[in-house]
Amino acid sequence: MVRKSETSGRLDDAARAGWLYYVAGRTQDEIASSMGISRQSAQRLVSLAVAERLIKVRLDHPIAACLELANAVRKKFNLKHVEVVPSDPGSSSTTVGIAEAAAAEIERWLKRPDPIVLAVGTGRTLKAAVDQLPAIECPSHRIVSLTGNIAPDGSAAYYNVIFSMADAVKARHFPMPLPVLVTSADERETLHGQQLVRSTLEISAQADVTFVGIGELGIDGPLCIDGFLEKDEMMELMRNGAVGEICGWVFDSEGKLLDNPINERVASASIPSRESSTVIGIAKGKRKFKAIRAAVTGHQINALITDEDTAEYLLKT
Amino acid sequence: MVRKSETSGRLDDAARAGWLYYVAGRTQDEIASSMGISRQSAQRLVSLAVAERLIKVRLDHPIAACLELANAVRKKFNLKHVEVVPSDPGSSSTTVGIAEAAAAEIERWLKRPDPIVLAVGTGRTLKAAVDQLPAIECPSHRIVSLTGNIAPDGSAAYYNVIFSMADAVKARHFPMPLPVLVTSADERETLHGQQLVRSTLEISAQADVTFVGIGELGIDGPLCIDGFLEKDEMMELMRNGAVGEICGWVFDSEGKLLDNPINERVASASIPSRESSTVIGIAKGKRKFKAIRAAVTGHQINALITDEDTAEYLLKT
DNA sequence: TTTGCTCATGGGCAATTACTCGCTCAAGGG
DNA sequence: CCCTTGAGCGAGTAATTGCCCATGAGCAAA
Repeated sequence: MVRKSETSGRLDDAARAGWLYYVAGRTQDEIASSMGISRQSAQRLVSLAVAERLIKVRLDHPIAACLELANAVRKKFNLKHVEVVPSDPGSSSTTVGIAEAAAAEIERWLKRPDPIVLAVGTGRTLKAAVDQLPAIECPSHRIVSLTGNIAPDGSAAYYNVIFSMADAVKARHFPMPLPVLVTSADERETLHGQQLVRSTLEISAQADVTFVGIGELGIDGPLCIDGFLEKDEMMELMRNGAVGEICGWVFDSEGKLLDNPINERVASASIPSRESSTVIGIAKGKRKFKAIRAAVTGHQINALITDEDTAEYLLKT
Repeated sequence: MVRKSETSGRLDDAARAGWLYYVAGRTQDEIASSMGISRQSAQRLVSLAVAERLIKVRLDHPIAACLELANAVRKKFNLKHVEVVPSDPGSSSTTVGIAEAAAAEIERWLKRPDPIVLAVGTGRTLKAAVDQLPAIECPSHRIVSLTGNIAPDGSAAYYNVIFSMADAVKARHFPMPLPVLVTSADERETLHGQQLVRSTLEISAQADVTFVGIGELGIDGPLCIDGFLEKDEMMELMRNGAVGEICGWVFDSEGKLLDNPINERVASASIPSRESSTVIGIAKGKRKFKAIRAAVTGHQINALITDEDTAEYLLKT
């Protein structure tokens, strides 16, 4: 029998090395000799385990400062739930930290015994969070995407996170077989009338909990970067007072959805009720400050996962 | 900012440092400068966070459970090495899984550059393991059989694995040109006095590593099935408290070798030292539970390759 | 068969981290 | 008031780790 370097076996080895390193606390030299490989190979396995996200690190301590900030933000904006993670001063990443926290929150919901409907939006931050999810089986839950999965050029939209989610979570998934933006309100009506789309929309309206990213506007914001809007459309939107978007729904600094041609072309489902369900926004970072403030002010979301800097901004202004 | 040395504040700092280090992936230098402390202090905070178990590491791979079990078994019975493979619930085979794992372990030993003596026992599980071996050349190693290769009817004993091993591994092999059981202690003395046998016995005593199967007793255990013992001899043994055997050496539930006529007739070499060498037992399965527990309890072996179910049994009882 | 590509490997080295040591300081008991 | 104690600190040093590179095996296309 040949037992060559099959990929699966390699992942097993990576898991073993990662376990010995992080859980058992052995040095790479010890791991190497106990697995009969060189130290360098052991090091590679350990970093492979990290790269493949087999290793999950979480911090089990309520940092006082973060808790206070979270509480203050929750009260000020009358939110159901706020989570604040430490800021990383040296990093401009919009995902580090809150992705892990969001993954933990998603996991908490998915571990509930009673069946729930979990809705997801789109965006880089949310995708980073979903990528942190461990494998979970929860066949009684349903997971539904609020946004379409077809990019402007017709390809599958990369930041549609429901497929990443399906990789990790064993549950029924309902993607939205639509473009993100359509060409007119009429076309949206037509598409939303299709049976398949209708049923997905109905499920999304029943969501018990929703996770969404919050996008800033601007010519280097996600809507432009990903090619959903042209530069001049974006400028026009901003002239009209738009400061942010959730699932493509554009809102002004008060958090009110704008009554304009772009929002009429958004094919996403409506954001589920903030009265009867939990809608959790996941966002941090200076560029998103205004968008986040608008979203919580206008109750486009009723829960927030963010970082210290953002929380402080929300309290100061 | 006030940063007194209140214990709680210190833990908060530890949490923050640990978060920056493990979650955000900053170096201790960066953490130090961003928290306004020296690098050494940052290091102390990080290790404090670990010591206080603020940092939880989780490995998201099925192998994690096996490694946890292995570690627990290793500690409980003070063994040198334990390997646990996933149980296959649908199979009653006593070889699936552990044969591959054992083969990998044998391979690791054979790939060592310095010359070793590798001893093998007998049994179906061990044979299955050896059949998994790839072709290896290791002319500087020596491989020695602990058990005789002549079956009660005079034929070559089928489960004497050294010949299977010789098919795959290019090394010097030393079979034991003896029956497995002889008719009396005197005959054993005579046979063991022969030059050829003597030298093989001497080599076996120098074994660096030994692989043995663990046999359960009973009228459908290997000793009876293969015709080494009659049914009534077996019943007598079991009345005397015997629960298992390794290379024919019968032991009780404490793992103590029995002082009885059967053990006096065993022509196998003694099991090599568990003080100065590694003796790895390979066994799993419900029928062998008691035999395996006895073997590890009485240190007839100091290493074990088994499966999850068996490991759980060993921990529970 | 040759050629070119990919990938795992181990050596070497620089960066990073862990540990030891001697010192300071504050608290508290005699 | 002094001494002990214990925590914390910084310096220095040893250990560990991350990364680059040359090498060679495996493999597919030419």
